[in-house]
Order: sequence, then C-alpha cells, then structure tokens
Amino acid sequence: MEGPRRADEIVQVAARLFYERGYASVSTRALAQAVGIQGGSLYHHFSSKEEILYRITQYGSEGFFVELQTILTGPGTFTERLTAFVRTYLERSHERRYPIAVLFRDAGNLSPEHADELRLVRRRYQQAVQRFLAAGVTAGEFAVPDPNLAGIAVLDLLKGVDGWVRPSGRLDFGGVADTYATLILQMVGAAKPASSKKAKVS
Amino acid sequence: MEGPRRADEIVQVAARLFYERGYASVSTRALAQAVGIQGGSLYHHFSSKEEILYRITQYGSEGFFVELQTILTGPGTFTERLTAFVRTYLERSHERRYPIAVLFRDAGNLSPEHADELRLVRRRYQQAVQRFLAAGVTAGEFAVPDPNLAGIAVLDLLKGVDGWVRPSGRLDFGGVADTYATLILQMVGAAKPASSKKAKVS
DNA sequence: GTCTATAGCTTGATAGAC
DNA sequence: GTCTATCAAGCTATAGAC
Repeated sequence: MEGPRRADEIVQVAARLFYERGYASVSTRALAQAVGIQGGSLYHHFSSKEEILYRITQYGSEGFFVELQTILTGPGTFTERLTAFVRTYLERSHERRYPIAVLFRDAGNLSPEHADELRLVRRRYQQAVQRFLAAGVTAGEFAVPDPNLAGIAVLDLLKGVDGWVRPSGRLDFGGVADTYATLILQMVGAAKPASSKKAKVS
Repeated sequence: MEGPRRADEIVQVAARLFYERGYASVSTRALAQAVGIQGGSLYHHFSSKEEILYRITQYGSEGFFVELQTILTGPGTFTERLTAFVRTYLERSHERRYPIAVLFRDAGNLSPEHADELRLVRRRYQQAVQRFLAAGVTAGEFAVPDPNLAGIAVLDLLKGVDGWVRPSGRLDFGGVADTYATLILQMVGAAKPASSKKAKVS
C-alpha cells in the first residue's frame, strides 16, 4: 500500500529539522522546502504544525518503550536484564535519535491532550524501571538507597547519551554501550557486573 | 546611581520565561509585558533578544562552574570531594535553576561567538571532572572503565535532576542530594560512601 | 528610561486552480 | 497532491516624542 508515503516522509524530515533547530524555530515553509514542496501543501497531509510534532512523538515512542519494558520482565538475572536493557536502549535510541530526542525536548509544544498522552506512556515506562530495580533489591542483586530515584537516574543517564555521542568519533556508539552498562550496574550496586573490567564483551 | 537594576530584572524575568516556554517561543513583547514595560523599551537596555539570552547564560554560569572546579582540586579524599561536588552542584543548580537550565537547553540560539564562549567554559569544567575521576582511579579510590565517559555520565546525571525535582513534593530538593551522592559514588566504584543518611546497603 | 508608532518580515494556515 | 496567492497575526527591531 502506497498510501501515506508522503506524510511519513514529512514526519521524518521534520524530526531531523526539529532535532537540529528546535520545534519553535523551524517554520512550516522551511520544513516544506526541505521536503521539496510548497508550504501550503503540508496542510493536505496534516491539519497543523503541532500535528506533525505529535506524529513525531508517536514515531519515536512506537515500540521503543514497550520493547524496553519487555526486556525487564523477561528471563535472566536482574544483572543480565539490566545489561540488555542498557544495550537495547542505546541501540534503538541511536537508530531513532531524531524523533526520540524531539519527544524528550520539545514535548512542551504539544497540545494538552497530546502532552498528557505522551506523559502517560513515559510514566508507565519509568514505573516499570522502578519496579524492576525494587525487585532487584529485594532479590539481593541490587543495592540502592531508593529504587524510585535510582530508576530516574538510570533513565536520565541513558537519555543524555545522545547529546554527546559522535558517530565514528572517539565517542562512537558501539564502544559506549559496554562502558555505560558497567557504570549503571555499579550505580545500582550490582554485586557482579556482567563484564567487570574494561574489555570483556560477549 | 541606580545602576543596571532594570537590565538585571529583565534578565531574571527572561530566564524564568525562557525556562518555562523556550527561548524561541517567548516574544520580546511577552517578555516586556512580564517586566511591566512596552516591547520597544527593551532595546534601551539590550541591542537584541539574543543578547538577553547571552546574559542569562553568563548569569547562570557565573561562579557556578568555577566553584565546582574549586571543590575538585581542594582538600579531602576523592570520595569526600565528590560528595561535596554533588551536594554543591544540586544546591547551586537549584538556586539558579532558570538560567542554568536555559543555558543547557537553549544554547543553540546563541550567536556563534557566544556559543563558542559558552562551549569553552563548559568544556574546561567537564575536563576538570574527568581529570578528577582519573586521579581518583589512579589513587585507588575509584574504579571505572573510562574516566572520560564516567565524567560525562556524572554531569548528565546531575543535569537531569532539574527535570523532575518538584519543590516540596515527595521528590523535594533536600532529600535528593544524599541519595544522589550515594548513587554517584557507587557508579564510580568508590569503596564506600562518605556519609549518607539514607544509604542502606543490605 | 519609557512611551507610541511603525517599518519590514515571517509566521501558521486557508482557498481555489489544476 | 501540489501549486499559487493571500490573509491576518505576530515577530524583532528602530525612530522619535516626552
């Protein structure tokens, strides 16, 4: 089905532009030009600029938060699951870095209804992480003063990576995942990191 | 001599508005109205909207980064210094949360010259943290796979706090500092936390 | 130091031709 | 599905009165 090809293209181009300059600083004309059409033509596909932002947040969160929660409730020790969580987060959030960064940073420009919807998705996801950490503490695998705060800390840490990773630089993507997994496991007091020292990867 | 009282007031009001709505979404008219003057009157004090943003970043970083670096090179064990660093960071970044959050989030709207200037200040500060962690590893107090990455991780973690702390809520400011200090010390592999009220490692 | 007034442009969005 | 043309509003910044 060829259906909404153009609309999807607009969403993807918009995600990149909003990522680079911010939602409020990108005009509908500039977006249209980047797509290769005229400003007015956008409104055949969307009813407002805000709707495009909303589609970006959907595209960014689609599957992402769900897949991550699935890992937490899946098989394996708590340490193994947390390691897989970190790696998967970094992979997916890199592949979809434009929409995901936009949904984190520009959500304030959504309509109240759309903002509420996104907030709910993110809150469920955050609570899943917090419950996971609390269970890990109960099981004796983790040791943190406050699992709720530790959960927020883990997510802040991962969210921040996009801000400084440089593709194919010294801080390239692949090398970061293992190091970050180690740091996060240490942070939550995991007795035995999956790969305790520098270069032991699976 | 009344001095630059009004200019300072404008900077402070602007910091709060930019914090709440984003630099690009706050018009000069809206800012002027919040100050209680007309739009054109702003340009008696500043030559452009960007200059106001620049002053905010100066106000936010003034003393802040320098004080933090001073702690790192001061007396005490590495663990004690890192603990003090975390506490001071959270205190200062809470007191000046409007300009500091704006300088982190809206720096992309600065002129190239002003952006470079801010980038330099932040880079020096980040490098100081990284050197501190590396020295702590050498001294045998810390254990991390990569002090440079760990430094970024620490700063990301602290930067993120403003996003979810709610004054006088359950996540109020005072209770966070100790817990975060514990988490960060665990992350960098400190042998044992300095002194933490809530740190209960089972 | 603030006002009023406005220049010069850009904005999001609409209407109708093709 | 895209175009051209345009509207009404908003934008940053300036000029000159007081």
